Amino acid sequence: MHTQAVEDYLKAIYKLAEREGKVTTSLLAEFLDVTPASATGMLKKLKQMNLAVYEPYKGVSLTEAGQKIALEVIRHHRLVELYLTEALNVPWDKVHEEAEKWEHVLSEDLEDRIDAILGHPTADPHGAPIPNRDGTVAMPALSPLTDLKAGQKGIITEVSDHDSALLRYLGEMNLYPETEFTVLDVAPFNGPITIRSENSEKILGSEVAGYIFVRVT
Amino acid sequence: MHTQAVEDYLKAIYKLAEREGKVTTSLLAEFLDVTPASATGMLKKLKQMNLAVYEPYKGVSLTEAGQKIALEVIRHHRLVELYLTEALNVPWDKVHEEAEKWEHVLSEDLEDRIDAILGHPTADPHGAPIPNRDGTVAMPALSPLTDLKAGQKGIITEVSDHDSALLRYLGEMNLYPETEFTVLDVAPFNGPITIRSENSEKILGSEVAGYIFVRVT
DNA sequence: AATATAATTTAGTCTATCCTAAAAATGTTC
DNA sequence: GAACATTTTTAGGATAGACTAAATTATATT
Repeated sequence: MHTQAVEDYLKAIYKLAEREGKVTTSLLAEFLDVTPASATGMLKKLKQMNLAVYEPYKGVSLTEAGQKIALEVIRHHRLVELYLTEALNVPWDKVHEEAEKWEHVLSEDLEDRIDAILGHPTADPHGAPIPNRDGTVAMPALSPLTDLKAGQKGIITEVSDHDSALLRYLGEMNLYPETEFTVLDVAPFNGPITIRSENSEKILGSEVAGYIFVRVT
Repeated sequence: MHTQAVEDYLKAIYKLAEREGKVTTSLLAEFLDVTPASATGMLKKLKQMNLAVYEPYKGVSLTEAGQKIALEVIRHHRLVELYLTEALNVPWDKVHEEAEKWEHVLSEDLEDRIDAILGHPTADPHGAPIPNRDGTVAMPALSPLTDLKAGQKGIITEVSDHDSALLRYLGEMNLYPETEFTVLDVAPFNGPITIRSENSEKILGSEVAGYIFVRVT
């Protein structure tokens, strides 16, 4: 088994690569809240372990082995998040924090039991896809809500889980994944977006809307 | 929060004190599978943190603060064990190992949720008492099965969880906590003990019987 | 091309936890 | 109470992962 730090770095590299393309040392360091020097040290080790491809001053990427581990950890994280909301009624703005710890201690046996009890789910409570055991991930094409025009209809599919206050706010408005909506108005100059869902109108600032990802219908 | 090592040491001291009375450095070291020198180092630190009373060559005991932490960790452990058997169907010979990891990452919030879902249980799957949140523990007076004589009746209350092969063996014979039985025969010279439970006769070697604790009825 | 700025790496520490080997203290036995 | 055995401590290291400060490399600006 690898250390928790190794797992955290691999997960971070995977997520940053997905989101930003190239992963630099300082980006990684900022994401993990460590100094760039610390990140450099770990990158050397990951290279040594054949989990990352790392060329000084050129950024990092994962090897196949590294990606496999990253996806396993992410699978654990998202399964736990879903389990906590479904089975233990933990509010969705708190599950991320708990899962952050549990992902490292979940055995394969328990992973399978949880997966089965949940009926082999494909997305966590925030709509993020749960990787399969074999290391594949379904990545639906999503648009940020800010890309839609007045009159378009869609389904909220995924929301960012980076800030629990944001999740509480969305929860109060009942804007969970799989909610259908129609865009009524988009104010100019990055102004608020008005949508109708479940027969009530909701006005969202552009920052919040940027954290909501939807499938257009 | 304390490190995992600190929690493990406190738990070990608590258990050894309960079982053996006095806790020496080497007893502790053997129990935790570290060298006596390592144990000495940690004991100094625990003393520094006011979690243990430690006098070189005189053994250790816990302070009130230390005992509180030990009991919290044990509470976590036993709640998790029970939860894993009840909610996730993990066989009882495997829950100890899992709980060993989970006890350190369980938040108070989740502890409460699990406790509530289980209906505020008082014993784990092996019959060991679950400490209350306030740091009290109900300690019923138990006898090892080896103390009973032919003709006596009792209820299996707790079994040792130190060896998972033993637990599997007992499970195969359906000898779980709360099982009623009658002693039919006790062979002399630490010979096997024959009991009747659930209308079938079972013969237990004295070693196994010594790991089974009962209330006489 | 020269210089300034930003990003990255190196070098040297620090903390936590464990280890081994040897020395010192204590306990036990005749 | 001397000799031996056991227990504990000391001393010196190892590893993992973080840090700071200084040096190096890459990029941008003129």
